[in-house]
Amino acid sequence: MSRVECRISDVGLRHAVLGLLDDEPGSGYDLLKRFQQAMGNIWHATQSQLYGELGKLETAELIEVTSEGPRGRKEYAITAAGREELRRWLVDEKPAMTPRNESLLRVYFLGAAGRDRAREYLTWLGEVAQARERGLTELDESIDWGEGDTYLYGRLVLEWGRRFTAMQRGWADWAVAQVNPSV
Amino acid sequence: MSRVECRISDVGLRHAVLGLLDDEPGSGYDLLKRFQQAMGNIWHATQSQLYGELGKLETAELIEVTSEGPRGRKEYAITAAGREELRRWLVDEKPAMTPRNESLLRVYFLGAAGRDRAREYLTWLGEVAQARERGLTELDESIDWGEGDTYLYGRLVLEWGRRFTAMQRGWADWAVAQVNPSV
DNA sequence: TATGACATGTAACTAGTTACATGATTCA
DNA sequence: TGAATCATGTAACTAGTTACATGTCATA
Repeated sequence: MSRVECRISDVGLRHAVLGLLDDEPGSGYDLLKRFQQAMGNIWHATQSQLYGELGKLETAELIEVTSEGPRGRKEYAITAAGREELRRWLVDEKPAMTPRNESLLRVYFLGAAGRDRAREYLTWLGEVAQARERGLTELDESIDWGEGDTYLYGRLVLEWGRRFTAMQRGWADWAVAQVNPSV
Repeated sequence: MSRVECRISDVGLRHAVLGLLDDEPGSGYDLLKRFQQAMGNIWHATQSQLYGELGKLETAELIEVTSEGPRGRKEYAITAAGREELRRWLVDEKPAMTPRNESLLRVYFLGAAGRDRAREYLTWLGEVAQARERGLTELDESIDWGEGDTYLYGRLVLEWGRRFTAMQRGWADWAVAQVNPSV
């Protein structure tokens, strides 16, 4: 009855920011780089979206400015309320999993482009997958994972990426052969 | 110089609608069902978004109303210009492939939820994948693919779904074991 | 006659993108 | 001193979601 609930929308970016800041405080600029690197295969954010979200999260007191540096740099850290919200999202909220796969959408309609273009596209998809696979393997080898479980979940995600790209490459090879059946 | 170019934004839904109508004319209601069925694992659209898009595509003369039925039903078909736009999208435009994977985003931050919840979540991901895998296999068996290449690209997409869900299931099993290492 | 499937639409919102705009600091 | 990097922000837009609103037709 008297409980006032601050409703936070179930959006990826918001919780991605909370998660990254939970891991380690940082500025908008820092986070942008972390999005490009660590989250590159998982979630995308533009600079403009990030700064907007940081503002909203600060207003909602889920994060706070912990220090200000040169060039107007503001370092944010997650608050107790933010940590609670992150936990709530992970525990209580059912993942949305809205499918939105442009690569496959194109495959579905490839008939309208002709066989040559279809093969070309599928070949390209395989190449992209292979390149990403190589990138992930290099990333894996470049990281000192240490002993314990410090990077446990990061490793799970990396392994997922590896399996995904391997799958995609294998499928693309097979698909190209399907479109070009020894005719 | 004098060339007037009708700029159509590079959005999934628009081209998904064109592709579906290229395949076979239909009403908004028809398309909504086709989105849920054929496109279920590839692209999501709400009813409201669909009708809006149909209106815009009609204004742009990429589709047209070919007949009106009972209950205000309007059947749309793709026009020559629409077919050309579909081809252009497939041939000229580079896929965006903006990553946005909520499942994996959660895995990345699972440390904030505790091991029990982590195992629970990963197990659930595996189960969802397995169920989808079964669904796709059933779908495959229920379809009369005929002889030739009529359903070539549809089969490629279905096979992708099968490989993807199999990968996800295998990964989830492995991941659960990683979080619960015989301690 | 009432239920369920068919069928279309609008309003208000949230999320995400693109382009612009500004300025500080470091270092070659 | 000029280029690269660091650093933040706004305005105008497009895309997508949720909730509402309306009405028809078949059939049990």
